[in-house]
Amino acid sequence: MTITITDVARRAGVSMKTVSRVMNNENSVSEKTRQKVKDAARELNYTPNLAARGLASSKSYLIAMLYDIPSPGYTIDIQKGATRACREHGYHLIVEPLDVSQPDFMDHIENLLGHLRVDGVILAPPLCDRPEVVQLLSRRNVSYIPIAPSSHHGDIPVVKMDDERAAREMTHHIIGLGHKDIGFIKGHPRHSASALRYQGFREAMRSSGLRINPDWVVEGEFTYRSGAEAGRRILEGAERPTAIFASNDDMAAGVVSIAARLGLSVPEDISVCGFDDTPLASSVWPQLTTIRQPVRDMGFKAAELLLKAREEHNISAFVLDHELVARESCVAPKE
Amino acid sequence: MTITITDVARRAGVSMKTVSRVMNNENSVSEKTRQKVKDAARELNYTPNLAARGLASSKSYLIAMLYDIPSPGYTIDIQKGATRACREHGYHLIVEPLDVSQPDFMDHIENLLGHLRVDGVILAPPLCDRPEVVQLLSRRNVSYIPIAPSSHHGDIPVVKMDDERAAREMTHHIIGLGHKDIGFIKGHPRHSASALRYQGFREAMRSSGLRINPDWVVEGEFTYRSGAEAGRRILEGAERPTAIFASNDDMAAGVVSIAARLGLSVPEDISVCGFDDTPLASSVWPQLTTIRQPVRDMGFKAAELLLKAREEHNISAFVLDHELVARESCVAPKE
DNA sequence: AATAGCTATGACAGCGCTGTCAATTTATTC
DNA sequence: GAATAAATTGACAGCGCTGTCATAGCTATT
Repeated sequence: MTITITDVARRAGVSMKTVSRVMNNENSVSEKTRQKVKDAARELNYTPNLAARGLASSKSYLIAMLYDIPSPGYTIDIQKGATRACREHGYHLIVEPLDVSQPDFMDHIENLLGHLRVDGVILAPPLCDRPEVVQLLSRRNVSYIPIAPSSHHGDIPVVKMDDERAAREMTHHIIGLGHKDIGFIKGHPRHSASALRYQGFREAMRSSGLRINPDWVVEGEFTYRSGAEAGRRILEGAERPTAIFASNDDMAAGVVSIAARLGLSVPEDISVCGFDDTPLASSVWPQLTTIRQPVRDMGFKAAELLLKAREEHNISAFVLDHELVARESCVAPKE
Repeated sequence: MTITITDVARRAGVSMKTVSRVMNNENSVSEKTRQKVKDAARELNYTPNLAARGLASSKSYLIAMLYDIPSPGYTIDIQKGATRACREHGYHLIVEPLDVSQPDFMDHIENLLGHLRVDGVILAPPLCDRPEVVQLLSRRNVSYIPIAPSSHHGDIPVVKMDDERAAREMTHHIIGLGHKDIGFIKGHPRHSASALRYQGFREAMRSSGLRINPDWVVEGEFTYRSGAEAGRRILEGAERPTAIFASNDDMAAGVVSIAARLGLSVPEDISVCGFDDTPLASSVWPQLTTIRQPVRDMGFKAAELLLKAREEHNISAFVLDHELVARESCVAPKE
């Protein structure tokens, strides 16, 4: 009962092959025929069958996104971006949640590649830094795009943001508000972003001629609790900064909560900034000044790189724009 | 270069059809042949090609999960559960993020169904309550399973949890700790869960012979901020409850933050409980006593219902077990 | 006018599997 | 042990599409 390419061909008075050409936007079809075919297809409400297409062309019209447990919001945003790109190209997105702590996680990838022969893979962090994953993919000859990897990927283009520049901008923003005494909470030492963000902070302080008080730089772990702990260390000292830049939102929220506990109110007594613009940043009170990561754009770009012509594949990295979101938690210092 | 069913057949010394039978776990194959085929398949490292399979059998070995913007954590958990079920059945999960506020969101579903002929659809809330979606699916004759729907779905089995019972249990837990003066923050009036949770609270209070102080029951919107607002209303009153049960974690976290601001510490001065066990619940400080929703199990069950034999399809609803997670935010009242 | 060099189209096989149905082997019955 | 029933197995076509290559129709060139 389903409508096949044969039906469309008959109706348009052309061969199946010509219909196929039109459906695939190939160019050696006259404008007249193309129109005829398109009309026929529309009238019959025809949609090509991807399984058949895939079998004949040994493409699957599917790309996969592999992810490990990172923050759900991040993952979902990549999915949204990638889906948008897929839609533009008649592709669909298949997801494979993985848990690298499980011994069989590689099997799931093998399975995916064996069954589906996906045409490309998006590798969300931290999977893109697992050598075994990358090796499997290249051995199988499946093209992939790493998102925000910390490792090197040879000729393969990667998609990321500029953490260092973003941290620099945020620091300049704080300084621009009039702050001179600024604390910093570092991220988890194992995440490559941590070092970059800290680097950006230092660079901005340096170029503004501001001194960094080492007592106000504390290591955190990107968690709420570690942010609260770090905040306590900074705020309980004899001298206090007028602003604290936490290198992610969870930690910033932790600082806000500990500040309240210490009788300090944000932003009146102390300004706080985060990084990432997670949902938490705008739900917490006061809402956090933060850096919006272009996660959705990264998903989009990654999928697009897999699907579009390879012209761009000599570019080694696509650095997408972040955005500084100024909200309530960071204002000019008192007096 | 890829290995086909023919290679396996040759190697095992049987026909393609027999290999096919083994690969599909059909039963009319002798144990001996089955083993022979399995060995051959393993030795050749054979994996069936889903496109070919799909074309021949008019199944796609794909199920889709449709979701609209609900909380990322919820969505990801459903994906994880559904993926697990898919793996057991040789299926894969394809995701379609939708935005019902966009006029073209139905087109994306049409596209998905037209191209891929997925064998089933998981409908996350609130999509499962959109009549146009449900209608399209049944018109197309695609089977679907609604997760935690608030609307009615005829003969179709639904997967959900028992919000009312969970709220009752939480209330009894609080009462069991020794609290008698308990406040409640309702959820967003448009969500069906809100009423159920409130109902559970009332029922538990009633059956324990406890009076509900109307000043301590405030409407929220499931957001951090609304929780903080509601908390303030309750805590600034002349009399104060010794515990507050917020009907989700975001609001509970809001209560915790406002309590600190009012100079009350949790749980010493006031106990707070949430609902959902979102990541926030365990990252916040103190960690929230809450109800773990069986979201992952719901994803699993939904996928399983789509994939397994239809024996269970006369059951109209699968109510999965939640779990009360007692953490730091809720303890016995003072004195 | 004859040739070459295009572009536009079509015929046909076959991608790798499963459904159908017939053939074969094995088990069961009297 | 023949007859019948049941369990295994295989031959073959065909799922709906695209790749390959041949052909037809044109324009440009000499």
